[in-house]
Amino acid sequence: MRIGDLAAQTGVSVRSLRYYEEQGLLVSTRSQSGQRRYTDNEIARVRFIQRLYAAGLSSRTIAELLPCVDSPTAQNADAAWEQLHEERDRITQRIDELARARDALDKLIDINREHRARLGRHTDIPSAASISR
Amino acid sequence: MRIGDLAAQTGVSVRSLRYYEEQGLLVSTRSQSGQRRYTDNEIARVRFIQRLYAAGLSSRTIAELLPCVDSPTAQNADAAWEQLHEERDRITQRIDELARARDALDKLIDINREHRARLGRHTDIPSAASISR
DNA sequence: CTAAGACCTGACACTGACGTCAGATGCAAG
DNA sequence: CTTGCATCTGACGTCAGTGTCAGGTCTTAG
Repeated sequence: MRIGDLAAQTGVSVRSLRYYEEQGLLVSTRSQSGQRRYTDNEIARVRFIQRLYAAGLSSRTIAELLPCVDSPTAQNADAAWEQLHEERDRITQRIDELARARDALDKLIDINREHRARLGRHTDIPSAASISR
Repeated sequence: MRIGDLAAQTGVSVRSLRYYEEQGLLVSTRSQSGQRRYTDNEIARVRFIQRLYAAGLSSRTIAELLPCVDSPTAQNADAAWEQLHEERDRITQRIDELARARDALDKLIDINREHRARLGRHTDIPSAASISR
């Protein structure tokens, strides 16, 4: 599998894939001419990396975590343990933060709805309270 | 109130306050010498801005939303209505994304715990399942 | 064989919310 | 008055992930 194929499969740009390799998140074998070759395993790996990126982990953090996934040993298992929990807590904290921000936005929406009502607007969009959490 | 006081009250750097003004998020009266003066109202305003930043809104988006908060009129109420909902949906989407990422991390934590168990580690940190969502 | 397109490395550009520095001015205390 | 800290403007630096370009090589279809 060549880099363009992997990019197509994962929806990640070729540039990003090369960047991931540069950061030590991804490995590739090379053909004689130096072109990167990947196996199907890398598809899941790239998706996994993307998921961690989406969680706000930096490439450095991901790079520290991945060895534990790849070949868990006593050392990196211990080292990863704390970090995994740290990152998990960070995500939970971030979710709470976003929920609070959403509440603030809901207040704005309420205020706005009242204004619109006073101005004779018809609310044809579901009310804030009815939107799924 | 001078800019340093506002910074102290809100925990936001002086630099950021000037940046907010530059972006049209914050206004200040000026003394004859040109120094910024704020009222107590700005404290809440800055905290509110921070909250929207925390929600991932850009300064441009915030700048578009704030007029509706300050002096709601028919025009900006209508304009803000859709955007408010868009941003709310974005936040909800982001929260879901983070929750999925956290699930992925939980899987890693489980794998890690098993390895540690096999290696005779004692799990003295609450298990992933017991951590509050 | 040849042309087109994929790939290579290396480098610079960009975004956004700031940090930081320089050089000048303001202001309050001793 | 002076000393020292706060403030001013303007400009450049940062970070991280990615876009993009240049100039060259590889591969594959016709």
